[in-house]
Amino acid sequence: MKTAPDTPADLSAQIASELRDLIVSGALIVDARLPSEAELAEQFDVSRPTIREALKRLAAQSLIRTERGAFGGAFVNRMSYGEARAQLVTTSTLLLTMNEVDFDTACEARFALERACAPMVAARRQDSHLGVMRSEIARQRSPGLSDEAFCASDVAFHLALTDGAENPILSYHLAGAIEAMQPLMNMITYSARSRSRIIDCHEAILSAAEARDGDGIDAGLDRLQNYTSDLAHLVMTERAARKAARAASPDSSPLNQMEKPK
Amino acid sequence: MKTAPDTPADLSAQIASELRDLIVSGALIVDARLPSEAELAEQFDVSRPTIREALKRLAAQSLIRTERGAFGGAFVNRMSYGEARAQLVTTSTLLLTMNEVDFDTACEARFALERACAPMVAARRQDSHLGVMRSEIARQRSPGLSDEAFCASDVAFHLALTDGAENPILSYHLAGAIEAMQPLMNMITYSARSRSRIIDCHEAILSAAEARDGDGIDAGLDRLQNYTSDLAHLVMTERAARKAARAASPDSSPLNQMEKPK
DNA sequence: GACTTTTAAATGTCTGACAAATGAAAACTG
DNA sequence: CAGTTTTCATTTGTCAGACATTTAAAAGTC
Repeated sequence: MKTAPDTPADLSAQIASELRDLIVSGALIVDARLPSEAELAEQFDVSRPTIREALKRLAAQSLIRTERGAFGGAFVNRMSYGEARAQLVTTSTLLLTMNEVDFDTACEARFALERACAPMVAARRQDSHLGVMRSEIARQRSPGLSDEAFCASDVAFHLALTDGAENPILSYHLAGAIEAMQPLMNMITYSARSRSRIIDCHEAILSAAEARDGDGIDAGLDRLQNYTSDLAHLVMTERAARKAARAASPDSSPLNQMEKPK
Repeated sequence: MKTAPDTPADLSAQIASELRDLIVSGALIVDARLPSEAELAEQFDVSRPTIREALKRLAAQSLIRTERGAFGGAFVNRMSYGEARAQLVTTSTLLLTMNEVDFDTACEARFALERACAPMVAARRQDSHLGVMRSEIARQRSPGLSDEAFCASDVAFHLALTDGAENPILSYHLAGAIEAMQPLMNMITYSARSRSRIIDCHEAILSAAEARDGDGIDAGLDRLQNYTSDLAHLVMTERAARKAARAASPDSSPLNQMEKPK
């Protein structure tokens, strides 16, 4: 199933791809030094700028790092959790915002993944996790909180919950699912009443986590998913109504809709 | 906690970061055309090669695409599922292989996420999904199958299962979790007996999916996780024993040299 | 009007050069 | 000789300019 590109890719893309394969396959191990740009240019029979573009592509994916100076060069980079997470969040966010993914689909996926943490959270959560969740709930109660700040705190709460599973790989994947939803969540206006209901869910989840009650966490997340979904529907019908009301105005706003593609 | 870089980043990295923010924030919408390289060079007051390196960084993350010719240029790229998936798999794979993540942690995360699909698969799976799963099980029964091919078929089986949830966002996340495990799974040697047991699990999962039995899928995945974990432990202890037995032999592995193309 | 040619704009690539950083070796000093 | 300073080679970062290639619109031709 090899790619037979109709239009042969750029040289820098081809070279980046070859080097990427060497790294992913393990032929080049962590901290291994790649040949200098001049040597690579000679080996691949291209000019140095072309090699540099290839290396920048790899650097953008955190596959290599470069050091200047005498014994510097390009080195295979150890993929850190932080870098991996940043990549994942960027990619997931754009996947959601650019593809008219309907809110329910994204929401369902996110909460399904989050519920997967429940049993482990119940078994392993530490006081530190509960502490973060508690303080985020307190923040969410602040009267003057903007919708964006409320959402950010919501994300922090859920990340703390998933961290409670004490599985960094799971936390990594969940960060992608949860943080990527933030732009979509930010489109919702949270009234005092809706905030209160969300906080109720958070408290139920926190209590269940304290009691090491996996099913309770699950139930709390389920309630939260349903309510979030309802809220989003409300916002969308409201928005659609407003739009229909002034259908004459040439509203060419490029805002991404959250509508179902099917 | 804003960027206070101890070592100021490269110009191309800074510029790439600025443009990336514009895209992620939505200031540049899908298919929007960026200024030409010459214009960008003038705007940022840098040379064209520097701008090009910045653009290549963005291209490597599938944030932009470039088209040649008059009225060509760099355009904001719609993040497709395929591109997002490829990015995710690369990142996740390297995260696992470069960080000495222990097998149980990765395995636990992967199966936890996969179990999250079970209820949705039970509710929505189509005959096409069952068909793929069935044919992959058949392939896994082939006598001459290499360990790598067996693993690949295993991955295909599980991807078909998760696709059964009929939620593309969920499939995207699961692809990252499942495919990233393949290098780790490839380190295991699958005896005829162990293959048989794995296939048993697959059949149990398939039957449960046919019967729309979510708990059955869950149970099958749980069994599979336990058995996979046991297998991995066996391989590890075996390998450790072999290594200890011939601790004196100076196995000088031939270093991976970069081969010259062309 | 349909087809062909021209042309302008843009990316892809190359050459050559210089600046800046960096660590190692050489030179120097006490 | 020990310790410090200087020099220096290597490598990445950046720039300027040029040419090749691609592409679609514009102009020209029948």
